[in-house]
Amino acid sequence: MDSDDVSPLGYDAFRRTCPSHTVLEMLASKWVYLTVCALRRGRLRNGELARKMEGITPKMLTQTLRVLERDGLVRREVFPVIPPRVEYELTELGQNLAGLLSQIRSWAEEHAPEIKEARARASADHDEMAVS
Amino acid sequence: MDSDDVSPLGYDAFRRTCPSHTVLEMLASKWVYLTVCALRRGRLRNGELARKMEGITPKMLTQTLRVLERDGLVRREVFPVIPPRVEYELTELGQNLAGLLSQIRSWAEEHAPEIKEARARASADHDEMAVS
DNA sequence: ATATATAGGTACCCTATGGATAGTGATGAC
DNA sequence: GTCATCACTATCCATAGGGTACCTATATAT
Repeated sequence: MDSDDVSPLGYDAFRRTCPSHTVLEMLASKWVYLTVCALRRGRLRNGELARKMEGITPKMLTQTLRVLERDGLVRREVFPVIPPRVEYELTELGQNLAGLLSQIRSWAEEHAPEIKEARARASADHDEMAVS
Repeated sequence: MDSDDVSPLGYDAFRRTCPSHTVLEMLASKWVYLTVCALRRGRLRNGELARKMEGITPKMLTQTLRVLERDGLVRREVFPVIPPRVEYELTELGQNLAGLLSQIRSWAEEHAPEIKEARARASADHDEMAVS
């Protein structure tokens, strides 16, 4: 009952040259997921985002935020004070996406145990092969 | 009304060592998106998948399918005939995920024009900077 | 006066991944 | 005989992800 075929407007993410394909490429990043989820509740500063996303390096954080800003999902506001203060917030488009990405995140958290087991089984099978 | 904080089971995708974080990493791939979406309507053969996903190389297709199989999202069935015949289908877990990923795909297709415009604006601004 | 901390980055490098190309084995079609 | 099908596998290369160090400017601490 939905979008297994081509969308009504002729956009088709399966086609390499379709704009929607490049959108999918942009979304296919764990830092994009997490950044959008992190900003879902409201505006945050660079440092707050960095602390929230364990393991992200300043470079990757900046890079991710620049991409999200470029694509109109995030708004960046600079306060000309010292020390510098920069805040990020989702645009309406970003809010819209955040709902979906949060669902993915919830799904990942809910099904993590199952997938962990599946991986364990897979590597057990692999070891068995090595023995036989 | 949902998962902005830690999930009830203590899983938190923002933590690098959390299993759900690695699940998110696995999902963060355009080929994973597209493969799961492609299999949504039913089982397909390797060649059918390759033809459906424009631009995927045999290596990436195999790699993606192996990951999905390892994580219990896809079932692989080999028919010992010549020429070889291999079919892939979503498991229940995979079906479950496919609903969400299809929504992302629809979102990408619906909002592609907006994002295209945002990108155009961004590069126009960039050019302006270069001139001034 | 000097050193440190904060804040939000940039510059540089290095490895891992994505992606392109070519090859494999067994068969049937032309 | 040679070409195509089918589902891969192997090899190579370019790019992207990721780590570390450094930058500006000020307030605070010593």
